[in-house]
Amino acid sequence: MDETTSNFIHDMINAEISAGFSGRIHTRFPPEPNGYLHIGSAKAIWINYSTAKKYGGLFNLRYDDTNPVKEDDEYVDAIEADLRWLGAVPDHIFYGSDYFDQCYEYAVKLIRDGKAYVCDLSAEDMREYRGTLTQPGKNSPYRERGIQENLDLFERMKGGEFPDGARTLRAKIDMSSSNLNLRDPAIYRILHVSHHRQGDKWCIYPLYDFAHPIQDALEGITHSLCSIEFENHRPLYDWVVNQIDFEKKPHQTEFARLNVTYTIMSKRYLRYLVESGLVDGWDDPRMPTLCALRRRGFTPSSIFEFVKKAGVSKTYSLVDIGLLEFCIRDELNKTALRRVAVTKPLKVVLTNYPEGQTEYITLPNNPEDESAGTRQVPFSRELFIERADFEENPPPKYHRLKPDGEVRLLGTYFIRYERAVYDETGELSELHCTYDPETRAGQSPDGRKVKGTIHWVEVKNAVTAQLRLYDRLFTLENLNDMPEDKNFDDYLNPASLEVLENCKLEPCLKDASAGERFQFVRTGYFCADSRNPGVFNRIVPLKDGFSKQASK
RNA sequence: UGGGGUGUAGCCAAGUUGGUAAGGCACAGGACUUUGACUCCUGCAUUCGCUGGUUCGAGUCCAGCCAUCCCAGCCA
Repeated sequence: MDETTSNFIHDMINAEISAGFSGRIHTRFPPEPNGYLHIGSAKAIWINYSTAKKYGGLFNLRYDDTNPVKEDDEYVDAIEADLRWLGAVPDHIFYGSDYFDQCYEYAVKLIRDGKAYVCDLSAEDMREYRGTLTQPGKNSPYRERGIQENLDLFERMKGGEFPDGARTLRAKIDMSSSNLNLRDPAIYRILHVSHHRQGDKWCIYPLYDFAHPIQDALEGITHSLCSIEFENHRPLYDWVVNQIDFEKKPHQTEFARLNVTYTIMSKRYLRYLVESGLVDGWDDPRMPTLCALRRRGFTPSSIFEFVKKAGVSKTYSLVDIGLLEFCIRDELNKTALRRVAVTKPLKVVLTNYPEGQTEYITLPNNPEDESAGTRQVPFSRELFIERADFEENPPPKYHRLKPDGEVRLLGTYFIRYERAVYDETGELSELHCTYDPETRAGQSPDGRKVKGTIHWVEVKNAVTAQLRLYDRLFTLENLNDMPEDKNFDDYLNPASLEVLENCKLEPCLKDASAGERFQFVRTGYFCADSRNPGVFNRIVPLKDGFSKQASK
């Protein structure tokens, strides 16, 4: 992975270094284990990981698991697996919940310092006391409770004496602040719920705004890089860091999150897709999750390349999914082995080719890369070609097979149209052609040229497989455009998956192992599915030059 | 309507102390081609949300305005 790129965060760090900062840069990726990582997560991972590496620093994975009602071990395992797959291997793995003891101690310190108090207001009352965007809040009647009473109450909260929601611990800041996050935010709440790691040890849990800066400070994080919706929380982050007075104070910097056209990025909706059965699971290749992209055949490097090219800034942006497609094509064009797959077969009989004879044609595995070598593919009297490569009434500039036309079979002979054969229903059933034995090398000794080259698979040895053509998972241009009262289902494109049965593949594909990627010549990039033998997922189609040329 | 962000081409995005608009994607021409792919050339903002101001000179400084995003969870 290359860490040579630069952005405003690096500029900031460079400035800090010239101003005298000499410590080790330390970043972290802090997902809440409440869902699977997606392409948007990859941006946060990339920024935190590459920044640490660029400066020779450290990168932590920290599960931000302070809310036991939403979190689960299933997600913990998946997150780590995805991170490792991406290659952003963390230097340390921590759990926010492992700091619950310290959080508690710091909360007690805050109480002793008169900076926090136990509040008996209900959730509804607290909301009312908070005021609105334009009106200041008013102080809680419990705000001036004595320190001893607060200490006693907080300990009894911890001891399980009170039911959920009965009391909270609040930071004593400023109920009239124009930043609502500073209007005496709750920092601890009562929750009699067992935690995925802590079990029933706790019945009070710290809230994000209190726990996060503590976690960062305890781990020695220097740069807490997060997405921009936390910008309003930074004053509170700093407040906590300063009140506790950590020796080394971490600093938060925000960047814009990644949005991609046609792509759902909300965990809430992704979970809905899984739970409603609209997709097969978190790794359904139509999903924008990392495990789905992996199953579909995307590479980690293409995903990071995409994130890099999309850039890092604070501007709201909606990046074209075409950029991701470009990144994976660009990489696979250099690395993927070329193979032949006929998606909609049409049988061709070479009437002048000896019956029972088979010869072997040598094809390059990758014309872009000689070191990829060659392979032998069988050739005989009956072949499959792409149905779309024959046109009885060809449009202008049609280069493929047409009545009385001649084309080259990829890597070998020229063949000439002789006649079309129809079945009893009038459907085209096969083509009879003749081949020119002099053109085995794909060139004619008499110098005659052929405009089209089409791909083919020999009938006898062809492997039958299923090709799955995934399209983008559609919503409107942006899910944010969806009105509140609209049904989410209406925004999904039901045609987002096309399954092609009975595709004919060249023989060596019989042994394709799960996860192997190929370029099916003139068709697209495909990946052997990790769950179903004989199924290939289309990662991305090749660019279509036909329509472009035809329209000229 | 309070506060905090952000506004440079269709989509992203560089633009250090003011000196005369990088790059990528997309798109459009052309060359090449035993994948109509790839590759290779070429083109693509007299203009930086708008309006004024300062200046010999402003995307960069100043003022005002407009647009848009975030915040009223005991979620993260």
